[in-house]
Order: sequence, then structure tokens, then C-alpha cells
Amino acid sequence: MPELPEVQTTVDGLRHTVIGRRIIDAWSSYDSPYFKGSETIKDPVYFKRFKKEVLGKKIIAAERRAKNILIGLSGGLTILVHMKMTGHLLYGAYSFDKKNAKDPWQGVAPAGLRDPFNRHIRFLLQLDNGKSLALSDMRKFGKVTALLTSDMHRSAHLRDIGPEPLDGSFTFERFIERLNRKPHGKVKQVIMDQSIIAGIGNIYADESLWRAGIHPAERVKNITSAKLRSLFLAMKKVLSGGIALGGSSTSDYRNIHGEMGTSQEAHRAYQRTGEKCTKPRCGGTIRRMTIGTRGTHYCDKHQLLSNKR
DNA sequence: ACTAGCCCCTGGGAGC
DNA sequence: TGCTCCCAGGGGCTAG
Repeated sequence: MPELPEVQTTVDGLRHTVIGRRIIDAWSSYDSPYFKGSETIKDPVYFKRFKKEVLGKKIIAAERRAKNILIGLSGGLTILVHMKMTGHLLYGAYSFDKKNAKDPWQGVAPAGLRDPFNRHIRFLLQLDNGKSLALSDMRKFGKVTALLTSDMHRSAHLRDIGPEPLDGSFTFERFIERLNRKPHGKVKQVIMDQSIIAGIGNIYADESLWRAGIHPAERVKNITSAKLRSLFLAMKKVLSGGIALGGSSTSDYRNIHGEMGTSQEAHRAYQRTGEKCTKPRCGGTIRRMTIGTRGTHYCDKHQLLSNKR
């Protein structure tokens, strides 16, 4: 699932591909009664307006805020894309058949479409160079909308998001200040809370806690300062490592060229249930439990609850 | 103001 | 092989 490293990988890809291109057409097959009246393209009425607004605009910027992709356009508009669980953007020779929304590509499928996870295209921007920017989103959780660039950070989509963990300004003191907003929370849920810290999801939460040797259900207030410092460093390391490896493709995530990342090969806890812990001389086993509603992976030997130590 | 829990959604895997 | 059932989970929303 796309988290900070995957979204950053996508944004880096956008910067190398679509900057300077003009949008000449837009297409969407999202149509959900549940989202009727929402300011997202899942409402076909909104999509009509969206299309009118973005047509003819030039793509001038691409940035990331938490797990949101922000595609800056000429004319003071920004397209916000949240890939949620199973979405990813693709750049290439994708096109669509206006008469048959179920088959959004024509002729010979682009190389990327040979991968079944790239075939669930729900949204597409046709660009002025014959290529397009498409959103493959198997489970249709994705969110696409247009915002005024000038106040997008004040919009409901972005305003309550916490600091970026890879920013230089995100110091240990800042980290502690953020965590202390939920002292009674389980640490995994707290670091995944986007209003506390931006961009961390299930995978990188499990990986960070594994590295720091902290049980995911530990309450924030019960964690020693030394352990919190380990967690702080682990988060930065795991997130920047994820970017360096092109993101994690445990299931459906692909980069903008439709290719898998390799970060999943570096996972030490996530989806390694039953495997021997790979921490040197640990000897533990990776276990699975549920925290909140999320599957959680941890080592039963070096990630112990404080009352069991 | 908080939090627990439901809901959006589809494909893949388990079980029979 | 083919059917049914269940599960994955980010984040928006609501009921308590």
C-alpha cells in the first residue's frame, strides 16, 4: 500500500515525466452513489467541473504532502491524488476508448499493462505528447480532486496533517512533542495517525518498531526516552531506505513506469509471520496480531511489552 | 473533544 | 473446477 516512500517515488517519477506537459483530455470511470455530492471525481457531476477546470492547463509542479500527491497546474490549480490502498499513477502510452469505459486502452497494451495490477485504470489525463497519466486503482479507494494552489494546505484534505518525518526541521524534540499528544495511545496507532506524523502507514510502522525494539501495542507514556530515540532514528532510516529502494510492492504498488519497487525485500517484520527474526542473535519469531483493525507484525523476543520485561 | 468501529471496494486465497 | 466466504486496510464519518 502506498505510504510515504511509495508516494515520494511516484512524485519523483512525475517530476521526470509530466512537468511541462499540457492536459488535453480527462476521463474517469469512477461513479459511486456513496460519494454523490462530494468534491471528488467519484461524483460524476463534480468530475465534469473538474475536467473543465484542468483542460488546457500545463503541469508545472509535483510534490508530496503525507500520502497525498499534489500536481501543480498553470492557472493556480492543483490536482490532489490520494492513492489510498491500491492506487498508483502510471505514465505511458495509455489511452482510453470513449465508447467503452471498461477497456481504457486501445490497440496493443503498453508494457505496463501486462502486469494485472496495472490494468485497473479508473482515471486518466491525456497529455499533449501522446502519452497519458493514468490512475490504476483496483479497489476504488483512491481520491482525486482539484484545489486552489494558493490555499490547498488550508483545505480539509491537508490542514490537519502533522509534520513530515524526513524534513530537517523534524527533530527528536519535535517528535516527542507530537507523540505526547496521545500519551495513552498504542505507539503503532499514534505514529500512524496522520495528524501526529505524516506519511507512515502499516508497513513502515511495523518496520520502524521492529528496528527500535518496541512492542506495537506499548503505550506511548510507558516507553523510555532511549527507546523513543531509537524509534525516531528507525523511522527516518526505514522511510528513507524505502525511497532508496523505489518503494514497497508487497501487493499492488508500482512506480510511474508500472514497475515494482524492491523495498519489500528489506522488510524484517511486515508480512513475515512465522519467520525467524533476522535481528542478529535474537532467535525470536515474527508474530501477527491485530491493533485497531490493522494486521500487525512484531518479534516475540525483542519487542516486548514493558510489563512483561 | 475524544475514540471505537463501520464503511467505501475488489481480487485473491481458503475451504469444500 | 467452481462455488461461497472472508480478509486486506487508509481515512472519512458517525455514534457513543
